[in-house]
Amino acid sequence: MKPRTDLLQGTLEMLVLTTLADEPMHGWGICERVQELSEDVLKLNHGSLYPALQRLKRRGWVRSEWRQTENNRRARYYALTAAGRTHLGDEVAQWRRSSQAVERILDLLPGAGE
Amino acid sequence: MKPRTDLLQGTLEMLVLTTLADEPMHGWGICERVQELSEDVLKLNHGSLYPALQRLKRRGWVRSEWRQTENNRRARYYALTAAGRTHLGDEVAQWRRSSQAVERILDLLPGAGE
DNA sequence: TGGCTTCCTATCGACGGTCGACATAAGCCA
DNA sequence: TGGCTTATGTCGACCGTCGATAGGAAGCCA
Repeated sequence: MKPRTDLLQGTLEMLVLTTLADEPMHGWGICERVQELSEDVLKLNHGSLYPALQRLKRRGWVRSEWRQTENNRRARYYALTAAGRTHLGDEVAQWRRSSQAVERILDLLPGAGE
Repeated sequence: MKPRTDLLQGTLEMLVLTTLADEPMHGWGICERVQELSEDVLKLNHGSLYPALQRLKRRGWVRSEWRQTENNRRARYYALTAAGRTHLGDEVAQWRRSSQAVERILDLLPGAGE
């Protein structure tokens, strides 16, 4: 397996795909969900989210359709495709490997372990 | 505490500072060390490392001096400053918070937990 | 009716970190 | 002499993220 050289980028896309794994959501909802689930540690900017959504769609990992919100507003609902689900699995596995590697290095810090 | 919006970037700098926490090293050695400690999961490119080292130096987190290698070659040895050590502590704390938040979200994935 | 707030999508320019390729030099060894 | 390893560094291109900005539609209230 080749080492990843880009370190921990692309987390945003993984997070978006993850929140869509349960059920289709619209962009606004994705933002709220991530912030809420992370207990305000993480935050998605709209200016980052929508371009990301377009990338994911272009790559076929996500599909979208206009629907009506519970609040009777029109919104684009995004849903994970089969390919997207597979890709998400790969992303998560890679992220876990990388973050564990970082953790291993951090644990060597004086005053970290024991 | 404000949520971090830049997600998991800047890991490279944290990793560099971490490897310098033990003892001063030269750039080449830092690359090798990170790759080795991470068991080839992580890899630092020279083209990313040296600019990063210059940033760290400019910010006063690292100090450098020319020295002789074990192999009798000249190399720039980088050492963590006191400010750098403090900053590293902050970075690590923030990284742990963020990665744990990501992990919490990932754990909600169907087939992840239980 | 008018105006305000909330919900929701979207784009833009700027910024900055990373990448891969390239240049350079010095020591080692055959 | 030539080639390999160690070592530092630069460069242009790319791309994701950011913060600001725009705008539309529904709901609320006076």
